[in-house]
Amino acid sequence: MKELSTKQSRILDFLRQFLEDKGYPPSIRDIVKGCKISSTSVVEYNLRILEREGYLRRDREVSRGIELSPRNRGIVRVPIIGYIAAGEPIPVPSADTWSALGIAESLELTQELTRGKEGVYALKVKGTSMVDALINDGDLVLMQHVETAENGEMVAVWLKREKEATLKKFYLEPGRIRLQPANEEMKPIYADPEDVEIQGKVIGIIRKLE
Amino acid sequence: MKELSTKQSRILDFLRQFLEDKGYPPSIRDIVKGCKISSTSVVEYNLRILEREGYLRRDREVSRGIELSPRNRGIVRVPIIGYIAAGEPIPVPSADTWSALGIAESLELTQELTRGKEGVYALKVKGTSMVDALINDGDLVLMQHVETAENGEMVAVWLKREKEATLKKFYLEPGRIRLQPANEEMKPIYADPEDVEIQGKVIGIIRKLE
DNA sequence: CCCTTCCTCGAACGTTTGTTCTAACAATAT
DNA sequence: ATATTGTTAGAACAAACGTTCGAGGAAGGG
Repeated sequence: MKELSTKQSRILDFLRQFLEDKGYPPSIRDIVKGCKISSTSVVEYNLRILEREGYLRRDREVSRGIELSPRNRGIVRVPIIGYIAAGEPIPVPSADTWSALGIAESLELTQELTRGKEGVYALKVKGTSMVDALINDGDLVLMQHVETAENGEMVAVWLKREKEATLKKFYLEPGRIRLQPANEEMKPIYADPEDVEIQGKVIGIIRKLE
Repeated sequence: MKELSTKQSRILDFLRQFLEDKGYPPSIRDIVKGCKISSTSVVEYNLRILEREGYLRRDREVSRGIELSPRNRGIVRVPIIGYIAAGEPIPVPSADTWSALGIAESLELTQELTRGKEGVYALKVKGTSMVDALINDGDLVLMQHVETAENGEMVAVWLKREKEATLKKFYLEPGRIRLQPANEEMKPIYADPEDVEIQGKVIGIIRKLE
């Protein structure tokens, strides 16, 4: 997939917005106005490219015959890139993971859950080692790829020395890091900052039952 | 909201299908063909009614300017009808609750979570009394309205004698009901069938963080 | 410099499409 | 029977719309 020109991303953004607002796609002349383009044929030209690159599908000769690819709608497809378990390293998304599309399982969510965040992925919980985070075997953990964390955020950390993966609330204290289980009744653990490797931020939990 | 004529529901179904298939709404003449209606003005006439009754919104003079109400799309709007807490009765949806639209909070989900089930609603958890079900304060419990439960299903029950609401896995045993916490390490409780009032089935948990 | 490629512009054409109007039919109430 | 209301039918119109074409600008490579 080639890089998109600024004009093309603007058109794509406009399409998304228009579709969300009005519930139907814009006409070519709507795009002309909305993106401050000077001619219908310029839009035609760029739509042709966007279609070739797979961002949308068009029905010829049909007014407003534009269908956005699913990932461009209000619905987001989140890849389930692997499992998270106590004794195993936490999978981290890489360029590879994203390009290897289709193969992995995925999850369809509304923006309501992801809140439009970039770099969102999901991990499936294996085992009951996360019960202190009120997370069960089989739960889906919605993650955002981050390098650092703010105090109070729930993060996935890899404890190097203990060789252990865990989900805890993160608090940076003088000289140490406090990792607090979500279950307030349980005691926090303290770790050397050197020992803590932040693998991502937890932005949601989804548990499907029955 | 009045009853819809068969023609009107057919148009609504066609709209849904068309929108799902093509990603954009049908023209009036598409509806004529798709619903085997003889004239555009008949469609116009019925669309006007559907709009008046709140099933869709139309933009005049705009081709394909039809927007289906959210509940008619692939995205489901689930009402959050109340709170669930240890000592309080569990809210149960009634005809009232459904018709009192707009007032209550709601949640937008994909069919992925609701799996097309009917009578789905959500409750917000108040307090930490459900930690034994691995459910935290603030979590959203996705419920389906049912009268009876199958063994192994997670249900919301009201224990009459104890005056307590709880979420447990349901097992009917000879002469008693076993209510098993989701956290396998915890002991089940046993209850008299007379004492147990099933208020709904739990089909999912959603926890939004940060 | 010329040539190619990518992109822009404006206009024109032929359909598609929403709208409107009149007439008529059916069901129901007066 | 007459009036009223709800619904259908077909035609015609004007506007909206996708498409196409020729010309030309901008950028880069030879």
